[in-house]
Amino acid sequence: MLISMSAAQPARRRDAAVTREAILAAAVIEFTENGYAGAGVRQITERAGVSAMMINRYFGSKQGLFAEVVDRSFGPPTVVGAERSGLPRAIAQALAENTAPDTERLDPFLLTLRSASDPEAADIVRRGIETHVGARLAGLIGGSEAELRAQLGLALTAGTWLMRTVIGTHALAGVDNERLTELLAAMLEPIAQEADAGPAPVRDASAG
Amino acid sequence: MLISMSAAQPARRRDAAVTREAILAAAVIEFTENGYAGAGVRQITERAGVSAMMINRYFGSKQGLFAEVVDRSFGPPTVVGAERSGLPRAIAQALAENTAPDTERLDPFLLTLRSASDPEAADIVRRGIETHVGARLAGLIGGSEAELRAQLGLALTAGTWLMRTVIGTHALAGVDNERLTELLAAMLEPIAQEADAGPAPVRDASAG
DNA sequence: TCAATATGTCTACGACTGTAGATAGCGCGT
DNA sequence: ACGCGCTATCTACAGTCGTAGACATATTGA
Repeated sequence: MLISMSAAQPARRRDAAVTREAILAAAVIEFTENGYAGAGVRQITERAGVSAMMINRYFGSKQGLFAEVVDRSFGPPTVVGAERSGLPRAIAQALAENTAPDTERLDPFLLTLRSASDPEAADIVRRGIETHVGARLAGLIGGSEAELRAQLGLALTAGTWLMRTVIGTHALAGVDNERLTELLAAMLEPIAQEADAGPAPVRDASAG
Repeated sequence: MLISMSAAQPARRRDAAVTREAILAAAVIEFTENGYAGAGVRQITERAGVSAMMINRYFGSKQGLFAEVVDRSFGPPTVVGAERSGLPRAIAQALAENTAPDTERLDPFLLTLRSASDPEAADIVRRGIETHVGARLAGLIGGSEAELRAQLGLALTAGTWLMRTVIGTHALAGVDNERLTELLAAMLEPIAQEADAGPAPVRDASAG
């Protein structure tokens, strides 16, 4: 009790880097759960334990903050590397597990779904998808039309997230995970294979 | 010029049914293009050519209006009937055509995508999907797990709408429609077929 | 130790939201 | 033809939004 004021807030030490990080972390949560328009600056900063104006100080505006959130959210690989042949099943399994009920994860697809409709956020989201997830998955798939086929996979992924988690239809919410994995894998199979008879150049597919 | 006042507004005749219909039609457009939260009551009623309070008069509230819009939007069949065997290709083709760039149609999937994230609209959207599209497609597909497989088809459909129209990624926006149809049909094929060896009861699949 | 500066808060503004209540005026049955 | 009632508008309210500017305080270099 000599130095610290025990009650109320912990009275966090003034540190720009720490505060910036706290806001960013809070924003990932709020934007993912409520979407770009649904998450207010006061809501975000309250979670971070700072004042609302800190967003404008550190990120210029709400849009600036959102852009950094998208970059961070899409940064780490969503589906870790897998063998080229077993890729559909690996993706399907991860998808089924992550979208299971009561598994509210901070998935970038949730961020995408809940923010894409907002015109202020649409461009930012598109750039994030194309440069991060799309390119990575295209590298994993490889072959001709890799990007197109990758984005069809993303379409199924996003749609599954939408139906199962955001909307929450009964049939998809109550299905057995293994059965769902089978069906999803079957749907992903056609786009994982080279369509034309052209030779598939084996890329190393480092990260995923 | 004897009766009608030619200038300014057409000075619509006072008719409750006509006004209600005008609001409903305008709301379908606005909600589909901007989502539930993005479409304001003043915006909707301005398009309908009436005052903002008319929404509360005829629909109780913005939510009430949205519920009717969902019902109407999901009412007519999205994909007209097709032979059971050619169903994947029919769906794929319709999907590819409807999501083509510069084809801003008033599709219920757009309404869904842009409104599902809003907590006030989520329940209404879910009920609309389950009772209308889901049930209809499940009837078309038939067999065991019809509802589950139908909703996986809806997931791919919604995801394609999202990626191609709402987000607008380059790879999906610039692809040839026939090629896209092929890929989508291939992805839909697995869920159109009966998985188990169980006999598929042939339902008449009247509407679709 | 003291002051310059980085850091954070407070207040407030203008624009917007959905909606309640009171008021005006056209249409139809009589 | 007239007045009642339905139809539509106007004004206003309480709330939220993002953010600008002025102010307070902790931190750190000299």
